Amino acid sequence: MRVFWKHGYEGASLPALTKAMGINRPSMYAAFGNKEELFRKAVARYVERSGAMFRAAMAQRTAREAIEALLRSIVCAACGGEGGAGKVRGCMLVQGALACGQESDRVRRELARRRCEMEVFLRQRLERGQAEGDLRRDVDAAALAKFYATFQNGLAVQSAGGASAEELMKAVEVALRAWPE
Amino acid sequence: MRVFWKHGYEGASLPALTKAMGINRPSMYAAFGNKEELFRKAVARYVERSGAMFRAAMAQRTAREAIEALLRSIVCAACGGEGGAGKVRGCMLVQGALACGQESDRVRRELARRRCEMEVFLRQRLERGQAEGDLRRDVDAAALAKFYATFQNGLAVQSAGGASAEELMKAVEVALRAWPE
DNA sequence: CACATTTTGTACCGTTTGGTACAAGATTAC
DNA sequence: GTAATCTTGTACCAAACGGTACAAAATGTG
Repeated sequence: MRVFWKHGYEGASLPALTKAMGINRPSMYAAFGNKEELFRKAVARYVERSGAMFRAAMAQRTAREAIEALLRSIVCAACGGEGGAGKVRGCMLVQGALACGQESDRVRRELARRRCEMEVFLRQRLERGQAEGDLRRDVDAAALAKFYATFQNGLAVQSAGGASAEELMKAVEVALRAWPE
Repeated sequence: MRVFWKHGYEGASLPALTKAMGINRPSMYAAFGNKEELFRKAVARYVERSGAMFRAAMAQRTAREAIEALLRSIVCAACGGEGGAGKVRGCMLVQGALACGQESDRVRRELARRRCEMEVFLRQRLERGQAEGDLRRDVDAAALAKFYATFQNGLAVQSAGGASAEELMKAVEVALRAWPE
């Protein structure tokens, strides 16, 4: 997962993957079928793990607090923290296969679908906020979700490019000023 | 340029590149040296062209109008418009080489540098706004620039993933609400 | 027209890619 | 303890990768 995360689907070579897994090639093929299937498994694990952080953020009392918690924990996870050797910057769903050769197009679309899925969860949390009265009902929840999802994607690009947690945290504070009311 | 833009540095194969250029491999090597050099030339042309749009936006009267014009034209260019066959979605500086094999690391860093450069231009425009009095002097221009640069990167990811111009335009309107005062 | 120069096309180079065949080694069952 | 099963390691496959040597063709120059 970490190798795919760091180098993307195409940039991760079989030797690098098998070395990181501590097994050799035939074992990997016996266990996963092929590289694409292995990648899907890695993505599933990534989503599962970051999903824990995501749900923790969404569990905040208000929609606004949920968004704030989400953005802050993303910055923390994507480019801050203790930063050991195994730490990978950025978001796997973004840098896994943004642009690639046409033979990897299925993977690219799959990642786009999962990003879209995340945005749906975001919108649903906003709508819940509207239902619970902590977010005005006349705001366009879809537009607001699209905005924060877009900003979130931008954070992934920024941290992949080496931005520091401090400066991104300031950008998050600006982003929170776009909150209605 | 379009082939690199669409498939990224590693995803663009020599046959695809030479076919698009209408020349064969030895001619390409005679003219550009190697693939990396060709990519740098393509990036330079891309920056030059989109730089025209960028400067046009920055020439608006106030800093706020400049940012608004920039974001709107980015949405227009990245995923809207007439959309012919040759139209490529997203931003080359983002999807050119976000994550890749370590043999392309120089290219990746080069793109990160150019994205950073764009952010610097943005910040300078904001500071000019402060000097000219259309942006409050107590706002953190660096943080504001980082925010809009991040959002801009997010737009690239969104449009690469297939988002429509309409929904992104709504997200832009939300982003503009983060403007101080 | 003949010569020198440059551009083009074909064929190749070594390397690396994702993916397998197959036999040796370890493990389990009886 | 022996036989059957499963896992592992080595070696290999065809294809595609980026990059080049070299000769044919086209061009320019006297």
